Amino acid sequence: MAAEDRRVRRTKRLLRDALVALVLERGYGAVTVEDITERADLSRATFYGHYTDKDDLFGQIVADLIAELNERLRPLVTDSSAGFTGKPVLEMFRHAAEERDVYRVILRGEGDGRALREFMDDRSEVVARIFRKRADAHGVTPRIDVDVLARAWVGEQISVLRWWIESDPPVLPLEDVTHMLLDLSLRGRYWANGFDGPPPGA
Amino acid sequence: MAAEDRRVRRTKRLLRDALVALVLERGYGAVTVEDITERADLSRATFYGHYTDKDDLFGQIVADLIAELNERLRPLVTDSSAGFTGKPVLEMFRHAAEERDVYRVILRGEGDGRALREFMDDRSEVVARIFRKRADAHGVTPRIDVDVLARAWVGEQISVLRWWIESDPPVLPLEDVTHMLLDLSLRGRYWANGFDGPPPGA
DNA sequence: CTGTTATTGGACACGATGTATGGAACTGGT
DNA sequence: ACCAGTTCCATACATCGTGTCCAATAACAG
Repeated sequence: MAAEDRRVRRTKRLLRDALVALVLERGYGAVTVEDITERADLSRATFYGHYTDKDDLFGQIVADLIAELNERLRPLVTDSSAGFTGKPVLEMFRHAAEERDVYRVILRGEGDGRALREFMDDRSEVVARIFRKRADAHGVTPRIDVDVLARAWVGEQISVLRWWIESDPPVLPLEDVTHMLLDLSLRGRYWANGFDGPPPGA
Repeated sequence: MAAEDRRVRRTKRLLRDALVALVLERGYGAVTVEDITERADLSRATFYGHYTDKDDLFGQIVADLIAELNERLRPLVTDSSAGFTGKPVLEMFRHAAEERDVYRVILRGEGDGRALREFMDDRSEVVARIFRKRADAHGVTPRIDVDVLARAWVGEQISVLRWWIESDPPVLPLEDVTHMLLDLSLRGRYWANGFDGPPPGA
């Protein structure tokens, strides 16, 4: 037997697309299972043949996206004991641009925020691990708690990403936003805005 | 006539507390109006006498909280054309510690994230306004787009705040987290972790 | 004490959920 | 081209939560 019946693939894709589109239009809470199957041109019974409920479908969409992102990011961070390149940020923004609709749904916190929490917690964990590893490699203890560091960095990224991905038409090119983000994160606002002054040590 | 009947105040307070408690236990989507009135020991009909639905009640809770926060922050930022003190951050964390449960509900993104979006958008707007004002006062144009700056800064705050407010028992004292946050935001990671190196200009 | 307002329990129609059919349509492999 | 296996479909059903309405009762402010 093949990995999966063609009908099944088709059905799942249709349901996925329908949910995402409808959530963008009306918001997660206002979308019913019947709405989804109607939009996908499928029977309601078919839905329950694949998923237990709306949350189940959404959960799988999110899990798939997170897995796909991590897959694309893996090769960029394995050799990351060296300096900070910012390639992962760029790649995440690229991924978001490609999967714009799903990202918008997730970053809006639809579905009682479970998806967004999962997404951010996942990223925070990965980033914290990298920070710890790098600190070890350099034999230093970060002046600021690594968890705070990671949470703050991920918070910056996601917050700006949401703002950027929601803007239509795009206010800034991909490369510019990520560059600003990176610059800001590394050098801080002292150097970024022109009125908080230079850092004490400079 | 008095501002509000004592019964009304009591009812609203009970409904408010019941909703918050239940959302923390089961998640927003799993809470019904009947759950709320049962927990509050009130009739379901009474609920509909005050609110149109669950979202309405939650919306008012959130609006009240945002208004209260802005009220507490106002005196700290009016004279903010001068340097960056960080007092507002400290005050927000204090407020969050006092209203821990409501903050947890909001920051988790319950209610399809509407509350969290409102909260962050409100803060981002306020912060962006301050940044612009300060840039004008100093006659400089920030090197980084003010909107990006504001979104990033608020993202940092909220992300760390959620992590901090969810930790039980508290991992760090109030003053320490806010100090780290401020330090990190102003001077950037170059100075904060010990391995990304010093900024180019220093 | 009195007129006003809030709360109550019950009833109602409606829409969405999740489950269960048997038959029709499609699939992958021979 | 055919067949066995599966997926999809239309339909029906019991259940639950919603939002509205009502008349009776209780609590309020002045």
